[in-house]
Amino acid sequence: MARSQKQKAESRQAIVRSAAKLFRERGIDGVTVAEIMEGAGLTHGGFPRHFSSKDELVKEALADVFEANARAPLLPANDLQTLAKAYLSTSHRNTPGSGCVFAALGTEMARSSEPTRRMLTQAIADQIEDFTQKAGNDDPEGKRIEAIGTWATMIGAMLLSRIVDQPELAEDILKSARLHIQRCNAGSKR
Amino acid sequence: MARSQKQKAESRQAIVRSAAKLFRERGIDGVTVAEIMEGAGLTHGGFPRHFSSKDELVKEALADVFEANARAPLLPANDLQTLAKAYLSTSHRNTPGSGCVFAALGTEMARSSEPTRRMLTQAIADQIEDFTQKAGNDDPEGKRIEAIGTWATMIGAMLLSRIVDQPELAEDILKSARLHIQRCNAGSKR
DNA sequence: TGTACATCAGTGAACGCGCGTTCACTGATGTAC
DNA sequence: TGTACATCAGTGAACGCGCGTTCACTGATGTAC
Repeated sequence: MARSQKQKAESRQAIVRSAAKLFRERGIDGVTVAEIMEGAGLTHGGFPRHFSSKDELVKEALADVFEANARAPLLPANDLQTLAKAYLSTSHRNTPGSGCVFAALGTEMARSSEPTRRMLTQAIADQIEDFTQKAGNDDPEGKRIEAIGTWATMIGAMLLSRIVDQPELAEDILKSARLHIQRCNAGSKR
Repeated sequence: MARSQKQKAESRQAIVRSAAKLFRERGIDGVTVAEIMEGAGLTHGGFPRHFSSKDELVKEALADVFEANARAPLLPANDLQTLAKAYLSTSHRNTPGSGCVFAALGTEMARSSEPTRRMLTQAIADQIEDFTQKAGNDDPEGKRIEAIGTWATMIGAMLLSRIVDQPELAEDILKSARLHIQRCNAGSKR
């Protein structure tokens, strides 16, 4: 049952993708290695041929989400306003498995292993850079503040919205955050 | 070794407090019942005299944080601006165990049991109400949007800041969020 | 006030399940000759 | 082009540790008489 090198690479990719989806849906501790492997169409025994530990997979899975998003952005938009609006949608709220990793795993990330946090720090720095370029503000410093502030609002609102059990309130939170971001931006531009 | 009813109530309170602190520091799955009991000065065997399961304790511990905060607010302030500034501090970033539960456990909360989420939904609704009253905006709808938007920014920024490994970037995120909130509010008022 | 007794908070040992990890085995891959 | 053989991806069983939970036991509490 051995496979070619190409097939091994495909298996690895499938494991990483399965993990990234399941982690976001159920949390890192809420998913077993066996479930991840099953999601990749394999059995759990093959796991150590690809990763030395579950912790290593966590890092690889999160890193893959950033890489995939860099290649083909989930929310393609040139300005932060449009992007924030798309992010703060009901469909995003309902599909954490393919959505923002920070809104899905943020508080667990803050307690992750040292190598994982180092990778995440770089990803956050890169994301801030990207958002800064997409900000509507005029001066460079204002752009960065707008980027960070808007991003934080997006993540925080999605997080709260997902905790909430009542659809109406969940919806209200997303809507209010959208309006808030819109007003902030209108105010910060002259 | 039996104790009086008063002592039992004190034990229960100690367990709840220990749990609330440890959960925020290390995550719900990152803390064992034995550790919580030890933190309360007891051994793990006494646990079922107070709670039927760890899950029940999770709910009670989180609820206690809200109750305690309602009695004696951690960040006493009458306006949202002052409150946000105090929230987005380095000391808060460094002491999750006594800080905001949403920034510490938010993504885990979104996957918690049904009774816990119902309780959290009410707590979120109450918090929005409170913040709405403290908002600086003029019209009622504007107040609510400001309350939700600002709160989301606070939580999101604290979350990102805690993931980040580099003190400078972590600090920059908090500072930028403070400035962002300040600017948003200045712009949204007449 | 005193005495007998039921209650039950708390202890520490034990249970048992789940999950990450390990391992002997298989058979296709692909290299060496 | 064929053939022999080492490699190793993947399988499925097993291991072993950790943790939530259970339980027999203890002795102080506090009630009943």
